[in-house]
Amino acid sequence: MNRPSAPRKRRKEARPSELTAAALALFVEKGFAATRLDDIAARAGVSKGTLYLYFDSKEALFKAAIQEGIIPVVAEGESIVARHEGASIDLLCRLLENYWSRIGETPFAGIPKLMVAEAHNFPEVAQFYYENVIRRGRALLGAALERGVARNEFRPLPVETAIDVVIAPVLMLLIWRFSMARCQDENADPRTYLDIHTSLLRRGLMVTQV
Amino acid sequence: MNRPSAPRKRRKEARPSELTAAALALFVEKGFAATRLDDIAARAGVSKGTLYLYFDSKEALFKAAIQEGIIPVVAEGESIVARHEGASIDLLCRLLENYWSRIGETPFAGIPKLMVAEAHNFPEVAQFYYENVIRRGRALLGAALERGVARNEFRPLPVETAIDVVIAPVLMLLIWRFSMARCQDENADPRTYLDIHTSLLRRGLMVTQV
Amino acid sequence: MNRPSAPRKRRKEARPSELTAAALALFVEKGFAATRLDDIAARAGVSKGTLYLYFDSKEALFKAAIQEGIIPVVAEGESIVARHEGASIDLLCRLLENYWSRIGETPFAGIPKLMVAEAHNFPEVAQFYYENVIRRGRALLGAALERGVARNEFRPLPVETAIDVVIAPVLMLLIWRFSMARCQDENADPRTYLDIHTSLLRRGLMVTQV
Amino acid sequence: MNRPSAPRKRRKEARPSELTAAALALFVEKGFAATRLDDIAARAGVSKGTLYLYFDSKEALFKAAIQEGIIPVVAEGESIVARHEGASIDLLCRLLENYWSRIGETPFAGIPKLMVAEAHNFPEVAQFYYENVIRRGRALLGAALERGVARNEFRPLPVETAIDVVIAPVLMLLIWRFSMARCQDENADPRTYLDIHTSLLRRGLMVTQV
DNA sequence: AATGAATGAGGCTTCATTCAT
DNA sequence: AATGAATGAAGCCTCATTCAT
Repeated sequence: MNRPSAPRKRRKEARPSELTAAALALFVEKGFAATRLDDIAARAGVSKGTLYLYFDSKEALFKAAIQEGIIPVVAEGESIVARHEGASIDLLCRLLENYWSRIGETPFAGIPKLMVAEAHNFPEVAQFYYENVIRRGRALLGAALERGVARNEFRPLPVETAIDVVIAPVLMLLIWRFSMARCQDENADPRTYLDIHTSLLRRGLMVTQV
Repeated sequence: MNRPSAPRKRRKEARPSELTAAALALFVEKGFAATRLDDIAARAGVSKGTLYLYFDSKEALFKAAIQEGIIPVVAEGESIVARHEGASIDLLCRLLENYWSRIGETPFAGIPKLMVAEAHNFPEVAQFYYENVIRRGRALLGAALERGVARNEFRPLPVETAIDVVIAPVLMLLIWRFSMARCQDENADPRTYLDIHTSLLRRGLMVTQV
Repeated sequence: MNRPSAPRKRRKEARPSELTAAALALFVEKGFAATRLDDIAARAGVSKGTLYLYFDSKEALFKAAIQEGIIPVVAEGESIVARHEGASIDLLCRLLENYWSRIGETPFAGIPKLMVAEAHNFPEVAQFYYENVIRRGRALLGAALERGVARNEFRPLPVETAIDVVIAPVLMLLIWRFSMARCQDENADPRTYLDIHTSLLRRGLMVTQV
Repeated sequence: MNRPSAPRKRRKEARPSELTAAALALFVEKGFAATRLDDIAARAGVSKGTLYLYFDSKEALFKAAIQEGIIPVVAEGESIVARHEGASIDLLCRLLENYWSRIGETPFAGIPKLMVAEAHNFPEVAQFYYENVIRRGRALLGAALERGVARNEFRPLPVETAIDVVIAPVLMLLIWRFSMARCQDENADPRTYLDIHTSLLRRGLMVTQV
């Protein structure tokens, strides 16, 4: 009795995230306004009406697609910070590396570009994203920077602003991938890119080793 | 009243850039698809039909708005590189500074965000922008980096990728301003931001001064 | 209520010709440009958007409305010619009579007026109509005329031009009905009109019976 | 003083008919709704605004274009009928011939096609045209037919309907020229066409000459 | 008298949303 | 639960008309 109905049930429960996955991919590609529900439905392999069985509106689908992507990267980062022992620069690099591997290499990699493009049209979603992802993510980096300064590993600097400078190349790498990358013949290898960034940080942040 | 035909004529010539300015502001804010021509017309203080006296379609207006913003910043940069004497790190910083003051502080500051958001929907425009702005801008930074490496001021590094890392924080600063900035209570002061970035570069790039 | 999916499906299949019928009537009445899709939709009892479920554009609807009317009248005529025995003048009259009863008395009666009015704006449709209806129709009449001449029933005449003269009154009758007829208090009875035409032909074409 | 201003004056007086001529040509070609005032102005070599110096509206221009073409062909025909002596069939042929040479070979040749196409959209114009051209033209042909019947030249026939049959090929010849003619490789020579028509009439109408 | 820039009502078309099946 | 036909509001675009010059 339980077995026969299992696959159907699994299917049913999986539906919403199949739908948000299709939606997210298309929103990232074309933007919210230029994405048609027909296309989302087609990509998800369902009919247009089916979308309304799971989401009240196109906007609800958008919100769900964003929120789906807010997986526990931040929580993971918080645990990394808590458990870290050793050089602060390594902590910083591990955080960036974690962000990259947990977001940049998943289907959610397009969310930053999407948020950047649509923040103005969806201020509440932007606010939600800011509160739940950005602010907490910034706090992680801030903690690492402050730890380094406190331990005299890093030279003193305005932490809030430094956070922006530290995270910018990683965000830009993601955004680029979903926008201008097609125009470029050869795009930087992400790992090389991150290596250069962290090596610059390593030398740039740290107090001169005499 | 005294000069009969002057005002009408002056208007006629000034119109196109009044219109592209209004269009650019709204495209940056809402994206291409979500911007209504009514709104552009209203912002420019004309009627909807007037737009069609100067541009064939919404898409043509989009293209014009982008191209209008390709002012001779790059040419200026090229002359900076040609004339520069002294430390390569100073050249690099001057280029970034020039970009910021000539784009970041003008009405065209929104173009990078717009291009990022719409690149996929307007591949030809993206390609045009890439060829005429990005490629040449990257060449400038590349020249500065190579100069530094050649003169043994900078440690050796993969130049192409380093360019990305160098420019990313500046682009991100612009993009942020037109997207998530409203969600943040306090946004970094651009000058402080750039100072931190350049000071990181200064230490990060340069060979250790023994 | 009993047959679940039948009515919807039957509707779906019947729709296109319901729509072209409404469109044809209005195109004939007002011309292509002066006919609004709202009016067509209203006449067909559907909403404006429904038209686009079946036709890509107003122009596609126009083409479909014309082509819908190209029913196998010509084929029928061809079989009449093939099977005919007896006087050629009777064959000619049967062809005209057949055209009248199979086009002139159906909803497609307005097509000749419509084609005449719009030929210049839709050259491809005109060409299609010419190839598929006019050319073949003219061939029928031409065959009848040549048969009569060959059998010495008709006096010799330039057949191609004679075709025009023979068909003109029938076409004009149709065209008139959809244009100036309303201005006239009394319009000729079609049957009387055709009788006079054929009796003129009978005497006009045939060799003098001594 | 008089000479210098003469050309300008002549120009000024000629304007309205230059405009209606341009308008008529385009209305005939594309129909009323599909003709743009821009095109008419361009064809007449004036600016769009100028049209409004002479005509209140597009519709007024349409009416003027039609009425301009109602030159005294009918009056001429009336005088032909009044003065005619000799065979009635010759009178009939002279009337058709006169219509052809006075309308069919002038810029007004397109009016019948235009009226046919637009009668429904401009009932008053159609009525005006009917009263002033068609009714009087039919009266001419009717007089010729009745004269022939009265003088026992023609066999008895329902005159009103016969008029239609007699004029139809001539009208159709005109209409065809402005519509489907382009689809045909070779179009009938008008003179041959009229000859066939009149020769058919000659035999078809007349009482058998024993 | 003539121009042509500007207007805005109105049409074609798209697409989010609904609902009968 | 799923479909997809139908809807109609809203946007782009055209073009007859106006008016300052």
